[in-house]
Amino acid sequence: MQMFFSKTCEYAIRAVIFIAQKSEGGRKVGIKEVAAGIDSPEHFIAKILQDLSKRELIQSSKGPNGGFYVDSSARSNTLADIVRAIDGEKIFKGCGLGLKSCSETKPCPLHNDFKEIRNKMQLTLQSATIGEFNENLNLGLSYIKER
Amino acid sequence: MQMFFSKTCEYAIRAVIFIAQKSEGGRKVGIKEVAAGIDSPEHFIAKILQDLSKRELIQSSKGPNGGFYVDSSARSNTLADIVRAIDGEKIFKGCGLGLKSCSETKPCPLHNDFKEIRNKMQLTLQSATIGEFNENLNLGLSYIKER
DNA sequence: AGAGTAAAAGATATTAGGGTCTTAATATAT
DNA sequence: ATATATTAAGACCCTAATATCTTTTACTCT
Repeated sequence: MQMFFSKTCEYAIRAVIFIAQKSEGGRKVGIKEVAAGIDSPEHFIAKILQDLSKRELIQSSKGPNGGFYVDSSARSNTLADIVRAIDGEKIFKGCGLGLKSCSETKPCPLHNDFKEIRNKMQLTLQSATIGEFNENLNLGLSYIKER
Repeated sequence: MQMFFSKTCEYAIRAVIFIAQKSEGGRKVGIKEVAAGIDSPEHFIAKILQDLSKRELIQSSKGPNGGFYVDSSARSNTLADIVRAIDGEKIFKGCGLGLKSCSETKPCPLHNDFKEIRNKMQLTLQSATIGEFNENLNLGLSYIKER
């Protein structure tokens, strides 16, 4: 059920971080490896990667020795870019109580509290670039896999 | 699509606040009035109110002059109680990247940032009691209706 | 006691998200 | 050029969330 991001978006974030890490040395990563590396259904992540590659958040090449990778310019994308691509602006913009007309001049009862939360969220996602996660992963200080 | 709470939970929060406000003087509020007052589908909110009343977050009585109301003890429930009743603990507990094994000792790359966000969320919901919203609503300083 | 009113309960539809599978397209190596 | 590896694309299915409708139960007033 409910969480900050959709399941699709969760997988997308994990996958991009994973691919960025693995492709750092120039090699490419296959779908099977991604699925295994982040514990996701293979066909489902394939779908998501297609989408991410169309939006140029990751790169891909077909054929033997093909696979997915993250080039150096894409490494400077932030997590916010991924979330925006998959889940849209809602997490940054929408009213916590689902009111379309909620605004500064016509706030819902939680408007101000949620503004803070959203700002913190935005700051977090905006300031974390894809490239930055590699080191902690390599050092085993953080994880993107269940087991 | 994605937001902090499920649609059901959004309606639930708005409805409880609405009923608390309207029933402050002791009168009871019918389903139709609730639906109109918070812009929700009538039959859907009926379902949700049933549930809330079973969980004693609101009270109800049948028959003529019946309806829903919030008694004084229920007024001291917090928004967190409503969210917990409808959406469960996920918003307070779950990992932002959907990892079941995410923890202090095996954190996902966003673990610490999300901990802050969740804490702020919990604090917000925990410290706001149902009864507290009436005044701002009455003064027209906040709104729970679209139009 | 009976009529009428209102919520409770439950059965049924609709939609969107999540997930799977199959076929097509493309690049590479030989 | 052909075979093969690999992603791209799209059709399809399942489940849970969302929403609606109908029937039952309970209460109140006369």
